[in-house]
Amino acid sequence: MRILIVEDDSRIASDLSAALAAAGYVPEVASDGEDAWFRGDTEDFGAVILDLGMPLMDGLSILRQWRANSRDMPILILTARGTWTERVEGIEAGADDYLPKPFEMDELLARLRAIIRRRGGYSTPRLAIGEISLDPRRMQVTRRGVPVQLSPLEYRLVHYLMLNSGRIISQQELAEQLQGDLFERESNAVEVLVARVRRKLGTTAIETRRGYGYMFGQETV
Amino acid sequence: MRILIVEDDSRIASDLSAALAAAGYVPEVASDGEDAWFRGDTEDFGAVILDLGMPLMDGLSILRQWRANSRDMPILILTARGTWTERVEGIEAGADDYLPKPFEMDELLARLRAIIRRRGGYSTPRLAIGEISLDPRRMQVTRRGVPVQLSPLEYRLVHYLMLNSGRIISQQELAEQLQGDLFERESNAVEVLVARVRRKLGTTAIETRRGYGYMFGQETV
DNA sequence: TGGTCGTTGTCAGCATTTTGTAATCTGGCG
DNA sequence: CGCCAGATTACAAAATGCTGACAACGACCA
Repeated sequence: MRILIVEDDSRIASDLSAALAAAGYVPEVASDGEDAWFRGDTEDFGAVILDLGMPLMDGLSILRQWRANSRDMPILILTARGTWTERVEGIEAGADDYLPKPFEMDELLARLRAIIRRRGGYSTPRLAIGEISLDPRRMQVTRRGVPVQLSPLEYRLVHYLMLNSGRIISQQELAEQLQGDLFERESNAVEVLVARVRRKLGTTAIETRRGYGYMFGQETV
Repeated sequence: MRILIVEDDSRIASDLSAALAAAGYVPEVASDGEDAWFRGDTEDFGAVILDLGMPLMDGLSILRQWRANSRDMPILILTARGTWTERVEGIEAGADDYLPKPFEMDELLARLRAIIRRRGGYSTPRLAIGEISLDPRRMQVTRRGVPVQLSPLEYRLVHYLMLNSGRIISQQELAEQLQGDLFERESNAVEVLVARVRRKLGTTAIETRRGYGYMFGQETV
């Protein structure tokens, strides 16, 4: 899962980045407010860690603008000035949790997990498209009612495609969502992954749009 | 199951903590209102024991804010000033039950069990899934009617998995729930624990979802 | 005090599954 | 034809989970 780290102190940023990577996330750093705002507004992240004390553009303003644009990813704010009022202000601006600096990395990870879980974990509904359905609670995919055994990565692929069914998803986008920008265009990992899923869900489940990407469901016929 | 104790009197807090631990819960203490509010707001607890007479932030306010944020864990309030009006106020603010100080530890435990059970929605205190059943009152697990001897930690594992049967529980989540503090992926303590329980309850009782976690019961059909 | 027992975490080795890479195929199209 | 995006296959590397052995620790009891 991609996490956007908005932090101007490069040492803290790299520490955070390392810890998140070790915890299995895919961290990306934005070191100034403008960059942060743009990326949070246009890209998809599983969560954002936002330092309030930033040059160029205040963290709180960024937060408010995101929320105004109905960007609803979970957000954990950091600040050196651990005052009660600022904390409340942050929460009111739409943050999900707050952590005063300095902080323990373990605590940060725990809180991050908590807000992600709270956001996504429980209320997610069942997805059903065509003969495939997906139960996020059990992380179980079934085809015509028959359970299909998927590996973690395969599951994430199907989940993402189903969440975005009817839209064309480029290989680039898939790769980013699944792994971060770990592998470039010279690898065919995505193609292999898609092939594996097709073998399990049937070749028609995922449609190829040559030169553009993949699409789930919506058989054009 | 994690229980948040919000209590500024350290002696009471530690007594409570000990009693809850002995009863098989995982107690955590917050000694001031601010801390309490945040943890209750951001972390998951099975229940909260909330003292109304707190410095910095009034217990009732904390309670109202939690409820306003749709935090719906069961809450048992304590107060030294056992007045009728305050009790009503507490219930109206969203508490589940009320206990005047001083109190008997046994009564507290009974009421705590009651509100947890009421919240969990199962009318029978007994949990039964497949050939395994669990009696929380006696902390006794049986398999096909035969009592099984479990260590405290093993019991807590089974309890938590049964309360959440049909949902996938990650190793992370298990570790947090069972220990209160988190230990990293460099330890395989959870795996060892699961193996030990399986030896006692049968290998099929706990299903492994590779890469995701564990799930109780709910054979893949 | 010392011994025994049960509990729980750690470690190392093993088996299995998952995933990336490379090599080779396929089918449409200019 | 020859090219190209994508499909398929096979293989190797990495991740993940299981197991048995062992050690640390505390409770309990002579």
